[in-house]
Amino acid sequence: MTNIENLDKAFESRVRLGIMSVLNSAGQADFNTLKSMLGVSDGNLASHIKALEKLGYIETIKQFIHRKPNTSYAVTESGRKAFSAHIDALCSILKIK
Amino acid sequence: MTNIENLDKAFESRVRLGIMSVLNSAGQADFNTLKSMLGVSDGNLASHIKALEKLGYIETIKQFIHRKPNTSYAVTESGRKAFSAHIDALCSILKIK
DNA sequence: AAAAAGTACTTTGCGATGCAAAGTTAATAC
DNA sequence: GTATTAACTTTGCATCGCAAAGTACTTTTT
Repeated sequence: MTNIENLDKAFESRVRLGIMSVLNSAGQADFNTLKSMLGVSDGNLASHIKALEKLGYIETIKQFIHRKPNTSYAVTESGRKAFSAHIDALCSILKIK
Repeated sequence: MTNIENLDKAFESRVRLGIMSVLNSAGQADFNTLKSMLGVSDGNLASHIKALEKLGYIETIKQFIHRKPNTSYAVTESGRKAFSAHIDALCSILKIK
């Protein structure tokens, strides 16, 4: 089947797909790690993070490490499900796996 | 690796991804088949086709069938390569296959 | 012959998106 | 108190996606 409707609009952006992929496999990652892994500007990253957070797909973990502020992000349960469903849809469309 | 740069911008749109997927597995498909398989309006489909054609990823085959005009599309060699590279990039990012 | 319908577009208009660049806030270091 | 770092937010602009309407050509119907 070619059901492109099952693709999640939230993951059509390469940056948001990348964020989810990193967080999903690493468990969590902080702002600067994401920034350098994805090669995007801080403003751009922040806006994509905000979009994913607004959808409830990721959550923010703020803390201080060595007296410096550190913001980490992790995928929520709902985010994990949505991401997994998106990958399933992709695989079905692209006939992989 | 999380190299989102290897993703092809042309295939970030669900419609263009769908077009490529259908053409890639069916060999070729005509306008109305694509339209109904993807569930998009004719204007929308035409514009996405135009974009893929402009990139040299698909080619147009115009003919008459039962005295009716029929336009079919097929993936070009360069389109096949680009699509395959995009899928590889996706698989690498999503860690599938 | 005129009207209607089908195919494949193109054009228009508009709201949403993506991104760079600049500005902001708050804590820390010197 | 000045500078630096972290993490954003805001601004501005160019691009995108899409619906809706318009177009051109042909065939079918009346």
